[in-house]
Amino acid sequence: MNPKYVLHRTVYRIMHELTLMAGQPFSLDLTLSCGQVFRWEKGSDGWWRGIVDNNMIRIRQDGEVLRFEGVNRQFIEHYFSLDHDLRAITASFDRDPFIHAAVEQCRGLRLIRQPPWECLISYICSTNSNIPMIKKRINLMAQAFGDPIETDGGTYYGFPKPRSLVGSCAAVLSECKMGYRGGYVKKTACDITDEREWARSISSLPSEDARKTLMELQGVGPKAADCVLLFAFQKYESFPVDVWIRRIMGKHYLPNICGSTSLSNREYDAIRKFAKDYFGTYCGYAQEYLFAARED
DNA sequence: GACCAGGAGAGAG
DNA sequence: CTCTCTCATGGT
Repeated sequence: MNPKYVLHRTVYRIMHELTLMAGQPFSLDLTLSCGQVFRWEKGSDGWWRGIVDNNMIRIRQDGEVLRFEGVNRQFIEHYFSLDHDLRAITASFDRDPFIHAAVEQCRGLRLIRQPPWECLISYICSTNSNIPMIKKRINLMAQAFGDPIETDGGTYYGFPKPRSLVGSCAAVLSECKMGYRGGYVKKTACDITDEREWARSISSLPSEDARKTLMELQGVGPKAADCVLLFAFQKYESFPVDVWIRRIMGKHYLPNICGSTSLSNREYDAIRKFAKDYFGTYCGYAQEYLFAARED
């Protein structure tokens, strides 16, 4: 065998180690399994494997120590929001027994800083679906349109760039089990040819303006826009309302507002307004604790 | 088959 | 502006 070929194919990966700061809780399991990201899986060996943009990352937690490869230390600290004072954040909305129980149950859950383009398309793919289906869809789309990433553990696929999705035909997208969302993805890819410039323009806007601008994209309604603002643009006052959050809010906070029919825009706004007033500027964090602690 | 899932667009009123 | 109907897909 040609040694040069082997060298080219074998990606040199450095194992990094990071010790968490005392008093700043972090749970890798809760953070990756709570449903905010869709491209991570935990192996039976205790290692999480995930693809973020065009990076294949392996990471595990042993107590206060994180071991990882595929990206550097700064990436991990930023991606998992290890710079957040989590105790101060949860304390800011820990104001009744119900949310307190969710905070206790999900101690160490942190919001991830997702790449904006990837987050946007992921949540366009998420509408009216359950989490396993969303994961399947996104992985099929990455296999069909993403850049291959060669590792010693096999071939993975990066998240598709806008250009790759623009050239896609409807038949291929339908093979990705996209359903009616395929057209939304393609249209959005056509509108956002430069993902970095698009992200810059959104992040330069005040939250409500950014929200309205996001909702001009095909397939992006109030829920998807709020998820993108919260997960990709660090707008922690966003409060995405899905069927689960609506149920929880109806049962524990707004019994006279939350109905049982389909969620109207008016009710959506009433819920998120209450949440912002009640939980405060970090209500998006509160939302994630409520969602993670939900009982199916 | 009905019903549901991290909903949103189109059309009617 | 607000309500209702419809939209693929897979799992229960």
